Amino acid sequence: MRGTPTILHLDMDAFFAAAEQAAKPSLRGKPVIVGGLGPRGVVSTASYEARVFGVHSAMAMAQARRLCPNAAYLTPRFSLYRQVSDVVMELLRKLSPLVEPLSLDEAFVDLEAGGVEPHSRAAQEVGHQLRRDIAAATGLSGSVGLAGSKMLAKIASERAKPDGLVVIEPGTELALLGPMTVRTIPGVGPATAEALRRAGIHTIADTAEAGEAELVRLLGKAHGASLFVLASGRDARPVVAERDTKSVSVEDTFDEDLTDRSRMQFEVARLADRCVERLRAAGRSGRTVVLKVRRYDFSTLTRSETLRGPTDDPSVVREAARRLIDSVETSEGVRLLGVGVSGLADYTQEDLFAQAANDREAQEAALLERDESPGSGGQQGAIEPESGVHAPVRAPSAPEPPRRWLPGLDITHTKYGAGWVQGSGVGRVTVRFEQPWSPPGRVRTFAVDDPALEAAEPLSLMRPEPPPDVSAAPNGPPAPDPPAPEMARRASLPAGQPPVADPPGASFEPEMCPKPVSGGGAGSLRREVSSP
DNA sequence: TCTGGGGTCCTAGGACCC
DNA sequence: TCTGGGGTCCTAGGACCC
Repeated sequence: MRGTPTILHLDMDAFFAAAEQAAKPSLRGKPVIVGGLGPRGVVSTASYEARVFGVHSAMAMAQARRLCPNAAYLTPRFSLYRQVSDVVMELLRKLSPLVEPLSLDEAFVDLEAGGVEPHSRAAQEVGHQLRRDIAAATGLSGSVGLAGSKMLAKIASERAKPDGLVVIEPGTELALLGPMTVRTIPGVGPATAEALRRAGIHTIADTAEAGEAELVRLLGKAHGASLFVLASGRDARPVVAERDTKSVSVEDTFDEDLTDRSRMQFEVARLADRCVERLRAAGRSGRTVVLKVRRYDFSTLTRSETLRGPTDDPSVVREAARRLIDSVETSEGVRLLGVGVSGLADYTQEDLFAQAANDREAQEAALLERDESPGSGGQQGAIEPESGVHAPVRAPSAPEPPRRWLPGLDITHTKYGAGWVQGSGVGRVTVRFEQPWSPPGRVRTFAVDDPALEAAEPLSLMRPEPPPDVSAAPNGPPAPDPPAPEMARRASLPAGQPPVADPPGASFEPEMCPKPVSGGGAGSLRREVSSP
């Protein structure tokens, strides 16, 4: 806890949804919901226009569709979000060498370590400039919190949302925190809050008053002690730039529960391969293989096996995962399977058992080939957000699965150029042809197997630099300026902007959404510029 | 309408060793 | 022929975060 508000917390506003609105001009100012689109999907991010209808992160997608049936529902495009995140993090690193990313859209910055004058005024100046720089470089808005500790900076940025900056001046924090619910403190979730509530503890002031001994008794040693420190406003945790990864995992929830053992074994093998792919891409190896199983009733269990040494050999991880799934009772159905590796090592070690495992694997594969070709359900053959068209894992003789066009993903058309999938069904796919820097574009419909249509990578939000015009006469008129402000424009258009006419059947029409939840009007989204 | 996917940290019990 | 602690590793589960 320092005497000047020089710890900065940045939190991008409705990050995934805002990035989609920046990329898709026709969606600006409209409700946009990003998340899993399958029958068991949940909302990752809802734009502020969608939040008015009560939609929020982690909500079941089915419920979101009921609350706001005319929003645009999009599958996440992580490669785009990573691009934008890299730009933002680079701006943060210009402020200080001490930048601690918490996720793609959130980070702490230690301004003092970056040589910013240890005064509130100087810190605020940096914060305001940062928000301008982010808007100019990405077209998106981020909210900034400034305080003397990490916890307070995070609380400040939360209060700054959306599109604001809040300072908590050292000395004012106890009066500010006292009346707030204990849920405000990061790390206090539903279970902790309930345990505290039963003890009559509701506010942060109650928590500090309870004392460390009581909190430890209620919550355990580590949690109780750290909560006491935080509630008393004495958070001294430093901003830490480099934290290395401790585990890598992948998991899939299936559209319908799996009951077939050989199908489960097959899926576990695929997950193991994907997990090792990621492990290798990070240049790591790992010693403990973890299998995760979520059963039909949502109960979750894990089984793990620690190897003699770290490995990045897919056959070794596959074999361990296979042994683990074989040890689990699954007859009533499984909704999720996951494979992870922990106990990571930096180097890749030749594993003595890899070869033997490979040999056994080859024999087993030959046996399996005969009696367990994978079912056709699940995500096989899907066009995945990450990799474009990914190689389907199929028995050699299976027919080519139909292309799946997921709403939100990028395509190119040989004649019409770049666009995105707005929807598909009954053999048709609807595409909107527009780019981040274009005006809202028009919609066209094609057969799903139209050869002119191809999956594509996300376009950058910034218009690419035009190639230098070598033919321009020295005194000729300058080449037209690339509309830089245009592409860096805020994701939301001014209220008066006429929307482009939507063709019949367009998948969103905000005016048609049901009534907003009571008290949730756009006017309730407070924007604060600084603390009292 | 049920409830994603990627992580982190903590607890607790048993094995094993000294 | 009964009773020690402490330390470390492994396993399983749970809370929490975005």
